[in-house]
Amino acid sequence: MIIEVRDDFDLKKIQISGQCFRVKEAGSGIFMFITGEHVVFIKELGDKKFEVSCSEKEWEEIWTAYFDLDRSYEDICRKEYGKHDFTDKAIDFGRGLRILRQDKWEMLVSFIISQRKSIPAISSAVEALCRKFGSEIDVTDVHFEEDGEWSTDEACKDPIYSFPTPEQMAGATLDDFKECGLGYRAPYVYDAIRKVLSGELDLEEICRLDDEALFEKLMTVHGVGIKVSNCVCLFAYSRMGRAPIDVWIKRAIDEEYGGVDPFPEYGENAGIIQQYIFYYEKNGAKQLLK
DNA sequence: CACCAGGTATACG
DNA sequence: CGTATACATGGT
Repeated sequence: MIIEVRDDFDLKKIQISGQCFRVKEAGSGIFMFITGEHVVFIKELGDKKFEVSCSEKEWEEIWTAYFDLDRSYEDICRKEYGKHDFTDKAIDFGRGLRILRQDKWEMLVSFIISQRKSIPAISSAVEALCRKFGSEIDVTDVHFEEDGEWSTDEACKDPIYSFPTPEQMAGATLDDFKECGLGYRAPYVYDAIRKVLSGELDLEEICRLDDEALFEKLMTVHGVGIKVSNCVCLFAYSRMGRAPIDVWIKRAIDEEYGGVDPFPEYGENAGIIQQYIFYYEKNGAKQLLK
């Protein structure tokens, strides 16, 4: 199916934005996304047009929300433009980024794992969990309309696994988690599993909490601190006012904003602005000098 | 082969 | 309450 996306939408930038750890480029300009038991391949056709491998129904029910397509990032950038020179540069550089609305459990576990790990290391740990505990996703129905020069078969030669549910991870041993490279974070993940399975933490129910209460509730999990909780708020619960501050953002604040946290000024869009700044710090001009 | 990675819990003062 | 420190592994 061919779709048109009027708003900013750059799949490559989203892939390397550090908010998602399982997105793959399957051939040039073709990206694979996974959420729950769903997989989609998206081919960039240019001129704001994309070919997607799913049905119109699935696109509307699953992927529109996933890609946050009902929000205008163009409008938000225009609104926030002009407050800080460095932010403006970051917006220019990162145009096309979006904040994905990803699976809550997957984000919680992924960002628990993320602490003191490089992004490639996070990706391989998450992938290892999926291989070991996830279920294989049936991709026989996944295809593009014209099966011409490129077929999804070649990207699907390796089986694709869903991110494991708490139930699927419940039986894991410490050795299992070690094999997945979780290291000292394994007990943290156990605590998250225990709290969710016992009902002490209901990841769907807490949607109704306001930002601050949600943030606090997520921090009751062992291994979830301020930064990880904010990442889950932003990347799973679409709380765009939350701006996670990690080493990259801290460096930007120190070097580019005179040590003054600029995010309060961006209010309900702070998290979105944070994403442009993170992306610019990590992939922008500074990095090219190295 | 060192070095560091989208931090946090814990132990101090 | 604010600050120093240990922490398991993998990627570069």
